[in-house]
Amino acid sequence: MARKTHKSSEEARNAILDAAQELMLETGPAGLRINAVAKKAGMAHPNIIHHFGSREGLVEALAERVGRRSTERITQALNHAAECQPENRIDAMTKVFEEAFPGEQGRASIWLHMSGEQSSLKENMQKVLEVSHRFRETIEPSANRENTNRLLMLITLALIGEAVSGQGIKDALGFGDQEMSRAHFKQWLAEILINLSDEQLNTSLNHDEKI
Amino acid sequence: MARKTHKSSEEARNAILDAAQELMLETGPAGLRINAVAKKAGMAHPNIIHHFGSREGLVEALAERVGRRSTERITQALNHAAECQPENRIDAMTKVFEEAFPGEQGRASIWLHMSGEQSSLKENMQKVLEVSHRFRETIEPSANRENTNRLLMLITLALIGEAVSGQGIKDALGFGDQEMSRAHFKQWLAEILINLSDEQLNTSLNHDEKI
DNA sequence: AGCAATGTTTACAACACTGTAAACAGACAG
DNA sequence: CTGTCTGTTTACAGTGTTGTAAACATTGCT
Repeated sequence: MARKTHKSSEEARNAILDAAQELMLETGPAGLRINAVAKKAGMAHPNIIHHFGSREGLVEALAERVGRRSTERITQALNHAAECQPENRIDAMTKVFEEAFPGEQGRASIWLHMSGEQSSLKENMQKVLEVSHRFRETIEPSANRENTNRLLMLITLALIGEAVSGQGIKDALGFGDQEMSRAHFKQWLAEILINLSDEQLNTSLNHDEKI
Repeated sequence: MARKTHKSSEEARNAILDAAQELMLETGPAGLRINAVAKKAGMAHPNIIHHFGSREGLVEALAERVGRRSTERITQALNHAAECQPENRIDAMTKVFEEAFPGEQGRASIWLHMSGEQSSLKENMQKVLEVSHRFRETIEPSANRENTNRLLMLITLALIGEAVSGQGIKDALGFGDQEMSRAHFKQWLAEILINLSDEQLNTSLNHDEKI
């Protein structure tokens, strides 16, 4: 009964963001209701406005947190992959994909994107690009940076797509729940990409554009 | 002056769906306001409810139309690709990608997905899967069906990602507007995928799962 | 022309949502 | 203990949005 009733500002903000993130998985940013967030966080809704200024402020703060956390996890996993023995690369790469969008959390970041909350996206992507290229260089020292860029784009887009509607597409394509789970798909993708040589990635575009 | 003021039921429905689709590119299904749709379509908002029963009914009808139209265009392009000469395959495949999500329209279907409007998704995907495999067989008669399934999943996810935030990721990765446009990305993807042999797609998973 | 069917509008009701204002209540310093 | 700072709540205002009801308007049929 002697519970602490007044949290610190940071504790309160985090509790609110946790509730908001969970709710956003169902509704998307546009459907996020300050009222529902307050209810889930166990407080009155004006308290949220007190902490974030407005509903808009809440969504922006959530976008920032999701982006920052994802970037941290991805870079960490990529750095680890770069130090792996060749025979462990596929597993390490699979781990990277799992860290990129752990479970349902991916949907949150995607939805934030689609709503135009891009805040520090560029900054985060550049960090990931840097460690990605470092990883590729450990596999193939002569790796083309332009190809790294394109590969990262492809992977990112696929992971976004997977986060957006992985289950829906999976069902639609007739995959069972066991076979070809989210994890399986990521492993399959890792295996193919690791085995793709830089040579194969050099398409006609690499030459055309240089003109 | 002697303009027809009362459209047929079908004309009215189409006009409303056109307006709704355009607005949804900006707001997403959750943000779609029946009022705004009515204004864009040049009518009073209760007329929309008259034709679709409710706001929900409008969104469902839009999902159905978008899905059906996309499937039609994709299967047509794939069938055309299957009859192509080998040297034209990359162009044909690029065309398929363009048909999959023409311009901004892709965003609409994605958003509909994320909102749970899956209506006839499975049915549509199975059609696409069928013609996709037929296309792969023209390239490599021994093509593995399981790989077709996975490839279609990868491509679909990437295209979804591209539709969701192609521009955002592109900007974040530092691609200019000329270089690596949406079209370029699709061509690059087509080129790589066409050159991927079925052999390369057989990963360890193909054997593990059979046990 | 007159009638029926239905597309269309105006006015309104009901509700949900965001944000404000003021009071309340712990936490911490002096 | 007392006062101040700030987290928190209650009550409320204002607006926007969905949906209803009834009247109106146009088209096509006989």
